[in-house]
Amino acid sequence: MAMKATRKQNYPEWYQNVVSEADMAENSVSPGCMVMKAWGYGLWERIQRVLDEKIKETGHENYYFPMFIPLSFFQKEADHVEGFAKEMAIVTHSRLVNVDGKLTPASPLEEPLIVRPTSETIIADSFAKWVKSYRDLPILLNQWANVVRWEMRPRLFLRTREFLWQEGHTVHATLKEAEAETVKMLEVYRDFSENALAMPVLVGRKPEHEKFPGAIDTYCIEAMMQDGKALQAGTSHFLGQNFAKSAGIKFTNQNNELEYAYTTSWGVSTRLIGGTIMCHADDDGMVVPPHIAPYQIVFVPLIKKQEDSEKIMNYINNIQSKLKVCSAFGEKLRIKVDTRDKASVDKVWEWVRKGAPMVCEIGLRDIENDGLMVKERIFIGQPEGKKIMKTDDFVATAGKRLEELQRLMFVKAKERLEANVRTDITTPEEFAAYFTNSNEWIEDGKQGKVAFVRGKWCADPATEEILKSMKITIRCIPFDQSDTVGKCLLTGKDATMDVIYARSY
RNA sequence: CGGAGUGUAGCUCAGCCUGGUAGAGCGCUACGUUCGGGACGUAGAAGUCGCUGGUCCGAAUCCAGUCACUCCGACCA
Repeated sequence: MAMKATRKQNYPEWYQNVVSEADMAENSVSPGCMVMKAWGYGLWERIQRVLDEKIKETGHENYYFPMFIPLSFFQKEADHVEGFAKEMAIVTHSRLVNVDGKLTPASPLEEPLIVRPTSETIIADSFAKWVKSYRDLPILLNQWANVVRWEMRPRLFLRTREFLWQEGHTVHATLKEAEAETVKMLEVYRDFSENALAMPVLVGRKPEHEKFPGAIDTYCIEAMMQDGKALQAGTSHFLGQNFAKSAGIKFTNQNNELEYAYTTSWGVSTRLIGGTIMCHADDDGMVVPPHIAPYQIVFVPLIKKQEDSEKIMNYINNIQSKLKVCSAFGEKLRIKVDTRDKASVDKVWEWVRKGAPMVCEIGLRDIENDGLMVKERIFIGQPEGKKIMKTDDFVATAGKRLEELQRLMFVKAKERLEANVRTDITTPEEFAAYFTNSNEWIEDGKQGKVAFVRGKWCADPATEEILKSMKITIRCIPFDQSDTVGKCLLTGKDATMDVIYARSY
């Protein structure tokens, strides 16, 4: 076990160990912010690349809007400002002057600027300028950006004051079309999460009190972490005419009538990296899904005597050039040869902790046999964790094998999710008893304590207090409703709506 | 912003109660033996004891203030 704390011993400590041992990120001197290092930012670059393609395939184009938003913009939408007011970073001055040796803000701004916590307001303002006729619609745009929310309790990747994300914003002529867009992008997220990150999710709609501030409806994908807590991995909002009305996005329709447009917004953030860690990493460190691994195959030369160095490096270079024509997930393989002047064993274990999908060790013995030794990350710690292969066999199968490893990761996570959504809890008493002691580690696989409860909810606003006191949240109202009648798990009243109850991050 | 705790070498910490030359392990550097499941030996480099002030012949240690961080609450992509 490479981690100081195992998942069972102390899950939050384990998480921090994984992030630091895999050298993905660290806390910055700037409070609440993180420094993303090569391996962590590399994951984000892969996420960007794969997701950006999907966003473009669905007809969206990338724009860029300012990071500073005039304060007054937030006053236009009442729910929106209320939702974000408590976590705004505000720019009030434009220069510093030296007062008795102390740098002091000077030149107050006429109107304070908000560092964007999200861009609905400023983008809506542009939409209002751009939209005149139904012929201008729809506008489908996306932006990759950083945003700032003044969080009080930051955690690397999961909740930092500044984070990176993409935010899509669209305007439509009809309610129906905007709703369809919202659902379509949720599906893009589901597909991305499950296929690129190998992270299975539940899809559904947020209850009233969990909606995005200013939205009519918020849809979400929810993932289950290995400790059984839920992580909101992505959201897609149907904003109705709320922002259109506050920003004046009006257009002339085909009947020459002026009407307000309908908008949507949707986003995923660097939190996905935190989710990927808590979904796949183990007690030896990170496990990166091959599809988004910055390097899928890492070669570590085992050089015992300096005079063997050239021979071994030539051998590796030869394998590398053979792999150049190979692909996985429709892309060329990403390969790293670790030539650093360090002990080979240390390098191997460093890549294990980073979670590189395959590590190949190459020594003189391999050259004699025209082969190599492959360690597959997901099997580290198990007998099948390493195997000796002929070079040609490896080259012929590497791409397919990476795709297979990705599939195995998804299947394992999917089984864990499915095995840990309980549906047999039907009364408030059982429900309360269950969650009183359920903050425990979930056994890998099937046996352990479950973490999500699928059951009825009466939607009475008074239930919010009950949820709060139990530290439970309603993660979503799943799309696949059973349409049966049962007892609300909070009040015992008759209810038909199925919801997912869980602890959450 | 409430409650608790911690600041000493790159990291993890001991020393503080009872004031008197700055310590350990890991890591790092060099050399040697090792090397395919995470080595070992020898030698070495490395610290304004968070910061400011006070008490004292003398402060990492006592006192006051201050800053930062961590954990628990409220908030959250």
